[in-house]
Amino acid sequence: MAAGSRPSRPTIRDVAAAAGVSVGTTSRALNGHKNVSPGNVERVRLAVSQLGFQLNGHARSLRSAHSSTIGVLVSDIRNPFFAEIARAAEMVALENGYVTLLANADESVEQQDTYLRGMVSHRIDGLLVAPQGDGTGSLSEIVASGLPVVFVDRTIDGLDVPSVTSDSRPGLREALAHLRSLGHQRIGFIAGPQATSTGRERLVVFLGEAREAGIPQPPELVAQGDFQSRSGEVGAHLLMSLANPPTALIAADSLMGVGALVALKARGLRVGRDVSVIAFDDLPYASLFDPGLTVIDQDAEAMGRLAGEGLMAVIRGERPASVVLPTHLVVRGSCREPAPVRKLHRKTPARFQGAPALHAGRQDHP
Amino acid sequence: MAAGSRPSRPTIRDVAAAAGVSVGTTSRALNGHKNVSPGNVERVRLAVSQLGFQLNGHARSLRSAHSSTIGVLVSDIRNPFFAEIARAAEMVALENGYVTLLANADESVEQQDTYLRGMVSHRIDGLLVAPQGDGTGSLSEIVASGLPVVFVDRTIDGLDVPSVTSDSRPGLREALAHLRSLGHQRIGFIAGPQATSTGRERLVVFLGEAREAGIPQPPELVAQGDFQSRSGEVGAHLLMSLANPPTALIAADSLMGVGALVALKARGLRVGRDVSVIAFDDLPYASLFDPGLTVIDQDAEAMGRLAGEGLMAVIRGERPASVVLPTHLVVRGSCREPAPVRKLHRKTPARFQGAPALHAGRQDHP
DNA sequence: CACACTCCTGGAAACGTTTCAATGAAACGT
DNA sequence: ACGTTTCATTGAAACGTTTCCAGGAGTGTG
Repeated sequence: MAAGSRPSRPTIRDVAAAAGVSVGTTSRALNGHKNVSPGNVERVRLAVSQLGFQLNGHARSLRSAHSSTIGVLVSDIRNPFFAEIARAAEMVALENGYVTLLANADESVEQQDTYLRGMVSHRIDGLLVAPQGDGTGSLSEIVASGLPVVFVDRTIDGLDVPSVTSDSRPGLREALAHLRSLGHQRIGFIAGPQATSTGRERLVVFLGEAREAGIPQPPELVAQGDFQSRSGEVGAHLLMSLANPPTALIAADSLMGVGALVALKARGLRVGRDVSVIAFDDLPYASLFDPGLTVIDQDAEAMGRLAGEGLMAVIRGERPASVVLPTHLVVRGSCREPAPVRKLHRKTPARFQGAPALHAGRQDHP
Repeated sequence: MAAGSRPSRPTIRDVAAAAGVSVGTTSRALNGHKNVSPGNVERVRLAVSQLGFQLNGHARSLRSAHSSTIGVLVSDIRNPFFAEIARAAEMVALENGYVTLLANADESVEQQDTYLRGMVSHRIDGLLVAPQGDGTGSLSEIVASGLPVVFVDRTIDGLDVPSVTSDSRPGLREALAHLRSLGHQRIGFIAGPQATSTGRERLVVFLGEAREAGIPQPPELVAQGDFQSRSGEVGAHLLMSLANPPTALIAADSLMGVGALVALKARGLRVGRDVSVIAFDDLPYASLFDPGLTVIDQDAEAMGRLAGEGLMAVIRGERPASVVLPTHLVVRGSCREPAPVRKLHRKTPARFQGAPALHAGRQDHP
């Protein structure tokens, strides 16, 4: 009903008038600057609350060239791993007086660039990003421009930026030892997009550790995914359709892991008994699956917090060292001895027959 | 290494000079205004890309009084339901040329107010919020100030704001019919915080529908939760410790539902066989639980999208009607006939003995 | 050929803050 | 009592846009 006829918000000039001081003094009082008498700071405070004055952040940022805002750009806000990172980083920012502009690239380089442009236009004071793509887009321009940037979870080759990442090696080593001790010799790997540093690193480390553990890894045992659930489903179907299917599956993130579980269920395969499964990233409910999902855990909260603190340091002009956090295996029930030799073959559902070959990089799921 | 000596970004004046036109014309060209010759618009475009010019959003917003930014404030970004809403709303905003300032209140009124203040100071053009608390905080001031606001998922009594919510009645009615047809007569309800509209609504509707279905609901069968996982765990323990425990549990959101599953597992109770369980909100992995979790589904994507479109409409000056979406039951395996009478009693784990009474409102989980 | 249009353009005044240089007042040490 | 420092204050100049206003160059009409 009430048509919002805005009575034009009070400005700092109104406050100054009401407090009986100059705008300069008002500004200094507002910002807790030194060199302002206690009497005046009180008068200003009073006038502010009387008028309901709200500082105009744009005017402030325009003049002072900083915005008390940071940008946090994650690849996929629906991925609990990134949600936790974003939340932790946001908390740190808030404690340091920064508001967070949180955006979601949806694993798309285009959308990443759209938001990046928006954030630059908002003159953010710093950027925390789980980057995508190579160093060709807006991102490298931003880094080159000198804006404080910190990478989290992922990095981009050639961009010299502090980062907080995790090392998949200890977790994968434990995982392989675990599987080998159970007797597995054919392990399928559902890889992340090779366009991301984590996707590459996990695959390379997996292959290296497998070789070292004496587990042969023919190329057909690697399926390419894109870190989204659906590709894990497709990948698991592909792997289990092999003439000689793997007895265990490792997925490079939890979303693809969940997708693999869906595929296995659809094929009538029992996790743990017929096929063992391990996924990266713990989920709050991983223990509730049937059976509990064994995972390679990363401490997302710590990653977000450290990355946030790192960004604060960069903004202060320091040059924090990059941090690499360890991963470790959390054993639940999804890995057991391989089933004795018997016919595991089932028909692959029609919709996965001749599924388009999965290439590294972004996938479109209609 | 390279100390970021910023060569002071080019301004619109530099662009104007490079293009050989006035700043006024440059501005018009930049904003796709009419009344600017094709030749000049091309010259400006060229100069922009040559200089790597980036518009200063603060200057623009300061002058034009709008920021092309909306705020989206959700209660808990780690809740997949809100993550999906946020993402859908963000997409709509992006399509309409708005960037989203996404913030996370963590179910805390204080934090909500902190972000609200930050957003106002950023002069957002509109606000999409899943509100908390009563109408006393910054929120009512913001609504009163005439800023376009749309509520999503939740509402606040006394604030006349367009909203997109869901109606729990159809889902709950189906759920109760389902449970009753299986023979359940004692149904425990893990309620959401009574300080939220959804928490209240679901409890009231549940009690009403239960009465109508002829299922007695003594007060001890309602446990108070706070929409976070841990409270669902506590609530389930409380309910199952009753002298005459319920044979089925309904949780008012998925996080508490997951908590309840954890509690039941800890007590050695098998979901479906010993206790039936239904939770609000579908999860991507609800079908992977043991057994698949029967849920009352809300279409989060639609809620986010409709709310985003509603906000765009309000910004355009329209007065969109509030939308109420239906809920419906998705039957999986977590509900079966009540177990024949036998000793279900197990020891409650020590840490839940004398758990502090749960009151409506916010809970602190150390 | 004068007239009224339309279309494009440049100049300048905002927008609301921070900060700089200047000024007067007060406190200090000798 | 006098210079010298410190401190609190003010007025005005930025910050980089958008937008208003007035005017010039074309076009069609009587």
